[in-house]
Amino acid sequence: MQYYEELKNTKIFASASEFECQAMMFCFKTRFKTFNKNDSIVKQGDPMDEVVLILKGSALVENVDNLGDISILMRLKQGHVYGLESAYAGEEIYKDSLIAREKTLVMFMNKHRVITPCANRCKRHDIVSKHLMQMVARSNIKLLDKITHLSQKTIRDKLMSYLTALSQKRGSNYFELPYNKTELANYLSVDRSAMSTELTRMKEDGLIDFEKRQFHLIKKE
Amino acid sequence: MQYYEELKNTKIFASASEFECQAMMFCFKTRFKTFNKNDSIVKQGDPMDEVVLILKGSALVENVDNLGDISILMRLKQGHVYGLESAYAGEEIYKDSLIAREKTLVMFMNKHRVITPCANRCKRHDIVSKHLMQMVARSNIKLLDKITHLSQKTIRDKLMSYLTALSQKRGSNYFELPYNKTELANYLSVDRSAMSTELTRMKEDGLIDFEKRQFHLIKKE
DNA sequence: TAAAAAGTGTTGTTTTTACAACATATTTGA
DNA sequence: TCAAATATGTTGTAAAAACAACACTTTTTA
Repeated sequence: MQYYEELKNTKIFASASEFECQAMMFCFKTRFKTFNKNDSIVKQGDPMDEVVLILKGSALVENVDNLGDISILMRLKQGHVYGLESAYAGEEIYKDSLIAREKTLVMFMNKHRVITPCANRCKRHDIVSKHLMQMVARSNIKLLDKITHLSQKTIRDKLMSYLTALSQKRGSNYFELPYNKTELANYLSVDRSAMSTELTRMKEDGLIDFEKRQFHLIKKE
Repeated sequence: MQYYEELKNTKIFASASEFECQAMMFCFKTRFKTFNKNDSIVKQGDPMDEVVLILKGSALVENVDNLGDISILMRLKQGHVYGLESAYAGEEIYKDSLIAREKTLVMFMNKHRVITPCANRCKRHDIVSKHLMQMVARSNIKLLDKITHLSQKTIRDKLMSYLTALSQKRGSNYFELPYNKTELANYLSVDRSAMSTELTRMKEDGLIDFEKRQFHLIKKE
């Protein structure tokens, strides 16, 4: 079965046999597609019939507001899902665009099939449902984290909030950013050049050190 | 059965019979408590064993960051749940405080019981699970909305983003704020007095009109 | 691999914000 | 109901951010 390896690498399908995967793929009406860098996987405003599972590569969730400003909501990696919350909440259109950040393989699943328990209530389905629930919950936590960062008053505070959280997540004071600087500025909704200036100042003040995407959060005594 | 009326008024239990409610209350190890205004229903940092369902009244989800700044994450009304995402995501402590905004009756439910399907898979349980899933999904959407507002550059843009969304939600250009001005400033993470000034300026510019909590969003032609 | 595109850091200027300190209005509770 | 607490609006000032324009570096791709 094609893509079985990739499916096994996601948490959702990790414990499923090839036979079970095949059954669920039929049930979820899946289709697969590979996107190149900067391709739109889904477009904000388009009718939403499917949810997206990233099998390989990564993508950015981007939102364009009324004023035309682009804001990066988050970054999705292998095993992450997009559109699930909207599907459960009954949204009819995609609220964001999903942009491939590199060559990216995704699986589309019919949203109705995903959120409705299947007629023959197989155990497998329950396990998948539970995983999906967990993903939505985790996404919630991520959004709360982002809100914490955005709620800080100054750019420096926003950066410290973000970097501290990232450092804790990675379990080390040395870590690599998942974004480049331009993307980070978008994520934090601050002016890129102002952020660049502030990063330099924080380095001078001995709060952090960095080189490209490699960061070191200096513990204060 | 005590509190049956209140339970019926929530979406989660709306279609359940008194007998079913009683069964689930036993299953979820529920307990009930009434809080007075400004009481902490749960405290940020405390170990989390239960999730909270608001039966009557309302509460604010407040978060205190490392720097001691308070930020209001959202407002919960009758039928809303707090702590579900954290429970599903496996968090061990409450990430926020829940403050009663008025006299408020809540039901606590054991988090393990809520997120684990019960042994005798009754239909009722499935329905409740589905509702809970929907609540988490809706909460996700709310957080995304808040992020949209917070991502705006100026206070005016933040206000317009918020007021426009609220107006659309209410389906009218005339609507009432769910927050007082101080709370709104916290929600939008801006200085209260600066926001007050900006509101006055927006009124002068003919963008909006307001009186206390009553707002009118003036359509531009 | 060379040209084009995208990303990065710096600077000065303008705009916006936070902050502090008030006066006044409104709400709440004893 | 009246005093205390809370909320609201205003002003001036200091701090911070956005913006614009630029040089330079790195990455991408034809």
